[in-house]
Amino acid sequence: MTVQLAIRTPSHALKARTDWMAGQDSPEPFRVAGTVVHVDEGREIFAEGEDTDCFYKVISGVVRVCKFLSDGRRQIEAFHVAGEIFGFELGGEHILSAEAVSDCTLVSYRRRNVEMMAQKDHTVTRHLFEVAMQSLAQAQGHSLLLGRRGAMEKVASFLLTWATHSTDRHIVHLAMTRQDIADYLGLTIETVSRSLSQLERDGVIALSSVREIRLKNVEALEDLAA
Amino acid sequence: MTVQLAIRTPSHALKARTDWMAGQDSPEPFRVAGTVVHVDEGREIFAEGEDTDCFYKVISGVVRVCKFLSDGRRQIEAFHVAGEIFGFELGGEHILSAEAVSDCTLVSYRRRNVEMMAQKDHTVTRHLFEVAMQSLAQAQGHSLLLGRRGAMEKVASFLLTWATHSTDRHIVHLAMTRQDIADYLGLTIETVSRSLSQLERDGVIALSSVREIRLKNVEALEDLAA
DNA sequence: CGCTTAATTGATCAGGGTCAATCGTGGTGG
DNA sequence: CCACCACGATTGACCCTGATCAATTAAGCG
Repeated sequence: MTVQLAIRTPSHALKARTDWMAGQDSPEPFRVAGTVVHVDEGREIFAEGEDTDCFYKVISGVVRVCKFLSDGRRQIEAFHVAGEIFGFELGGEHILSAEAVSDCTLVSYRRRNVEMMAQKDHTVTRHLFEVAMQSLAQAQGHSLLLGRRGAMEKVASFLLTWATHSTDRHIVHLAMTRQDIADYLGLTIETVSRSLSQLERDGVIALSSVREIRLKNVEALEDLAA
Repeated sequence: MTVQLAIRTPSHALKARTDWMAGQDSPEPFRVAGTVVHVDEGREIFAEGEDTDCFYKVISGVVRVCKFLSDGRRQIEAFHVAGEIFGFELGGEHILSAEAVSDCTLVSYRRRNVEMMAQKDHTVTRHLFEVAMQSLAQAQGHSLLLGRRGAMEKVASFLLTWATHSTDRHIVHLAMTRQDIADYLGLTIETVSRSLSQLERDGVIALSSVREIRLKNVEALEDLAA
């Protein structure tokens, strides 16, 4: 067994990374400990302060992981799609909470079981490491996005990121509301809306429906995302 | 051996976490592979795009890890102090660059060597995992900070975070320039300066010297940090 | 002591936040 | 089937925070 420090997958293509869990030299290590659960749209999966008994893998649907600030503001740390793992935290209790953006199917893993498995099978430890590194890359990418000044830059980046999750990379289906996007980008709902309208006026995108966006000029978007 | 998923150390107290590398059940696993290097203030440690041959541990001094955007803006992802590990990335080449904020003493580890050690000694894999989790917590904290709206909130949080690195938690010695702070918080140098001046006018802090700040009213700062 | 670079302060401007009204859309029940 | 309702999204008007531009001050350092 070799520790694979070199993982060349770009951070925005997490979905495609599911393979490492099913690959030849690394069979799905958590499956035996996992329980399939369904969560309805809008429902909470875990809350800030709860014990970190479990972590989860998304089978289908979209999950948001977020923090509620004292004054009511909400900050979304990440959206998670099929294949991604979330709720995997350092301390004994969750620092963040998680909710279903759409109806979701998840696998829930008992941390205790996985810890025990890690004792017997060190490839599990390695997988925990890889999951942590994936999350790290994602979190760093998010910081970079938030640090970016312009609202346009943020929105353009967001669309490009989500285009990679689509089958057709010119059609972006957004599972989340404008409010979710705003809270993810550190903007207001109005600014997100205005930015999208502006992009449509400029002929860069087309808002087929509220949740369905056609990317008409990906290059222009990439320029805007800087 | 047990995989320690439960690490209760708060993310802002990374410095104090050096112990896990020297503790009884986890002797310093990288030391044998490490080389001590000195880096002068302002010097580059590695650049974006370089091969990720090495990663580093800070012995003394402060390091900034950052990204340069196409238009010249700079975004600082993190500052690293004694005991912390950085330059530990997913891909084959660095996404971020690193520079010495002050004169630094570092230990450089060849990734190849550590990979080989991980084959023989699985506690190394575990340590890689723990380092990744620490970095993750730090990156998430940073996202939260950047997402927060007010300039004051950001500056207050920043000061409180750095107070934990001081021996006397009422005296904060800043190794970095205002520009560094600005690039870390996603603000301009002027806004950082004005925020500090405002805090001083309000009697919350005292600017003993440019780089030395006395926290006169920690509680007020905590309120501002929200 | 003057030179250079960082930091502070001031004046002005603009991007995005806030408040408020309107529009769409999907769901429900008559 | 359609009218109504509720909620999300869009759009507009205005304001405020923080960016920008510019000048001054302070702090190393040869």
